[in-house]
Amino acid sequence: MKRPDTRQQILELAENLIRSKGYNSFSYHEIAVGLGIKNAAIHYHFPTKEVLGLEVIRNNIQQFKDFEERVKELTPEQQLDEFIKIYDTNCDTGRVCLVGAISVEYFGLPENMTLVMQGLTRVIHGWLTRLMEAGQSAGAFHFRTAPAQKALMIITNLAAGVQLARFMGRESFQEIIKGIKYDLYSQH
Amino acid sequence: MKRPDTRQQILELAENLIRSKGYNSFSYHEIAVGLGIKNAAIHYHFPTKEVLGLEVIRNNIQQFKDFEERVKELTPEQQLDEFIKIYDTNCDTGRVCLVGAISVEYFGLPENMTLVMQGLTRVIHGWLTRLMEAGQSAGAFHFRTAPAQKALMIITNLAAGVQLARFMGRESFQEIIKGIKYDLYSQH
DNA sequence: TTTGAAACTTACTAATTAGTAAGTAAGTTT
DNA sequence: AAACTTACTTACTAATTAGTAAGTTTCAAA
Repeated sequence: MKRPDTRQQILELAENLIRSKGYNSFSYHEIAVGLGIKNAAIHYHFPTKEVLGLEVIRNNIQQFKDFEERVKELTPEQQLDEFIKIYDTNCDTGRVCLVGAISVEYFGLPENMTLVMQGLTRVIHGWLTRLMEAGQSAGAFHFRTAPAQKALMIITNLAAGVQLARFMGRESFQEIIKGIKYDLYSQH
Repeated sequence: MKRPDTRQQILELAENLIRSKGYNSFSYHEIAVGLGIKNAAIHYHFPTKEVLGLEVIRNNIQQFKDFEERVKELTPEQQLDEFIKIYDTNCDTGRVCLVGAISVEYFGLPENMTLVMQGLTRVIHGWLTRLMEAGQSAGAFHFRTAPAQKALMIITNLAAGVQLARFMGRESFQEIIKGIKYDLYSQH
C-alpha cells in the first residue's frame, strides 16, 4: 500500500479550515470530501473533534519551534523579517493565525484546547521577547519600553492586521508592516 | 402587557454570544433558553440567522456612531481614553470586538455579513484617523507616520490585545494600553 | 363590540452534525 | 501459511441545527 499520509493531510486541511472559517464552522464531512475519504476515516485518526483540534494546535507549536530553529543563526533584523513573512503569507492566502482564530471562539471550545493554546501564545511571545532583547542589545532595534511589552505590541499588530485585511484589503496590512518597522528602526 | 423589548434583548444576547464564542457557535435555541422564550419567537423577529447577524452588525455601527456623538466635544486625549475604555471593558467581560469575532469566521459567513462589516471597519478606522489628526494638530499626540497608519496600529493593538488576554491574562492587555499611550504621549 | 394586527407558542421538518459498530482489504509478523 | 495489525469503508444513530406552518393570546383601533 502507498504512503499513508492521510493523517497529516487531515491535520493540514483542518488547520486551514480553522484559520479560514473557525473551529466550530468546519465539519468532518468537509474534510472527508476535501480529501476524498470517508467521515469515519477521520474518526479513525482523530476519535473526536476535540482531539483533532488539540493535535492541530500541538502541530502549530511544533511548527513554530521548527521556525525558531531555522532562523536562530540569522541577525535580529532578518529573524523579524522572517516572522513578519509568516503573517504576510497568511494574509495573502486568506488565513488568520491560529491564536486569533481560536481565541475568538474561546467560550465555545473544549477547555483542553484553550489550555494548550496558552502554551502556543507563551512560546511565540517568549521568542519575540527574546528577539526584541537581542535586537536592542545589538543596536538594531530602537525602543524604550520593556521587550516583553514591545513584543506584545508587534504580535497584536500582526495578528489583528491579518484579520482587518479581510475587510480593509491587503494594503492595510502592508501599512501595518511599515509601521512596525518604522517604530523599530527609526532613531527617535 | 409590558413593553415587548424582546427584539432588543435578542439582539443584545446575540451580540454577546457572537463576541464570546463566534457566529457559527451559537444557536437560536441558546438565545431562546437565555431569554425564556421559544425558538420560533426569534424567527418572528429575525426570520433567518443571517438577518439576525446583519442586524447585530448594523446595531454595532449605530452604537459606534452614538459613541462618536457622545465624545465629540471632549479633548483628543479624553476621546482616546473613552475609546480605549470600550476595549478595556470588553476585556473585563470576556468579549472580543465584533470586528475580530466576525473577521475570523470570514469564509464561513454569508457574504452580506462580510459586506456590512466593511462598513463598520471603515467607520471605526475613519473616526480614529481623524482623532489622530486632531490630536497631532493640537500637539497632544506625537507620532511621525500618517494618521491613518497610526490608527491602524492602535486598532490592531486593542483588538488583538483583548483576544490575546483570553490566553495571557488581563495584565497583558494592560501592558498594551500602556504601550499605546507611551508611544503617543512621549516626546520622542 | 367586533376586527385586526402584533407578538408570540405549539408542534413540526429536513438537513447537518459528531460519533460508532461492524466489516474488509492489504500488508506484516510469526 | 496463519494470525495480527493498519487503514480504512459501509451503514448506521442520536442530537442539534435553522427554519416553518398553524394556531393562540393580548391589546388597540374602528
